[in-house]
Amino acid sequence: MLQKRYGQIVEFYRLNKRMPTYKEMSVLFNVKSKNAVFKTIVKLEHLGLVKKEERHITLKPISIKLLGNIEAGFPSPAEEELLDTISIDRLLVKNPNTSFLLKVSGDSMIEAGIMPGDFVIVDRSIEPKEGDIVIACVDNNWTMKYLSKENGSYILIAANKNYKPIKPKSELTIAGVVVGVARKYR
Amino acid sequence: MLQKRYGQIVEFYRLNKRMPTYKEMSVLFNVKSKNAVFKTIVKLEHLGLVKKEERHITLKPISIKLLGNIEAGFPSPAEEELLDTISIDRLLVKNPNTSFLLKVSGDSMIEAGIMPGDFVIVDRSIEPKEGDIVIACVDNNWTMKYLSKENGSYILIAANKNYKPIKPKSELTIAGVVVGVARKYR
DNA sequence: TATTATAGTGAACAATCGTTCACTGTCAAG
DNA sequence: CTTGACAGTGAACGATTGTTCACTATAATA
Repeated sequence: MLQKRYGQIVEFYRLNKRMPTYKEMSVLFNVKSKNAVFKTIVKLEHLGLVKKEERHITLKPISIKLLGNIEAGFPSPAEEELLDTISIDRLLVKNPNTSFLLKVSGDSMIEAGIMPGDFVIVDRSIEPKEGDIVIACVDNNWTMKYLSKENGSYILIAANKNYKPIKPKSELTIAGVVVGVARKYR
Repeated sequence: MLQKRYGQIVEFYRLNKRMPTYKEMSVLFNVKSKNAVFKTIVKLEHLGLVKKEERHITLKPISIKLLGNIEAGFPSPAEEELLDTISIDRLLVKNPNTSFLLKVSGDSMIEAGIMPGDFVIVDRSIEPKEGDIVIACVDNNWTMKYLSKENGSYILIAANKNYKPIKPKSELTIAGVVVGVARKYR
């Protein structure tokens, strides 16, 4: 019963991105008294599932048992990152208005870990610097490459030995800078 | 100024897993009146960064537009309006309650396009199959490897020529299946 | 049977919440 | 200079919040 109610709270939190009030919980739990909710919360607090400070209730981050036991070979910094990351969107996208998603089809950046089928997040509001991965148009062809410099002028370099560096003949249009990669398995 | 305050709110939310009250925001913003906060929130609401319903303030989720392939180039501003916006969270995370984020530190999966510093989304509710990338514990060491089979028993294979396949001596514990990868540049 | 712990009801409480009001100072446009 | 928009102050408002109290119903225990 307690587990079920905890699940209902978590679900509400994921849906609304905030904790339900006692009144809302009384609807969720199907009880008529706020005091019944109050006692439930006290129990959840004793179980360590919920934290209360100054009348503000928050969900305690579920400590992944996996992380506690980690020995050499696998990351420990993951713990804090895991707890603090509220959404992958916010992690990867800094400027939602000037960013968009693009699907990768070629293998020109494969040695940089960008595979065909991946999605790249492109931001066109930030200024391209040397070393950035950019979406550029050379001679009427759109490509994704590393931006580099040679003799003072920009060139595009693939992360794949089979591709040669591109020296733009006429002009080089840069549509945006790749700020993130997202890949989905299965 | 508005952007800065929005950032402060997001930061508070990330830290406390709840929205700050107006009083708390007045401390964050370094203003003395709750009304100044109120007006700020109204502005953020008009910008679409924040949502208010029944006196409950929440952060609006980030979503960005999804374009096609890179080679296809870019749509005109008119066409751009027709594109649908998606959330990377929903794209990568199918089961939010059984998934978690892990930060990669090793280079054992580098040929699969998973680099050190990347984040992997791990789902522990789905059944591992041959060919999946899994988080596994062999002989008290946690690793991320391809799951494969040899002579009817499971083995772990790295995506890096420098690592040899692992044949678990005792038992093989699989914590979850990698269902996605997220990488952040800059 | 008597007892005790448990979960829920319903009413009340002070504290805090978000909101509104009238007002002040500042800075740029007319 | 005058005007008007804008951001902030400080005080007040009712509504809602989490909490507490006394009490009831149920079930398990001795």
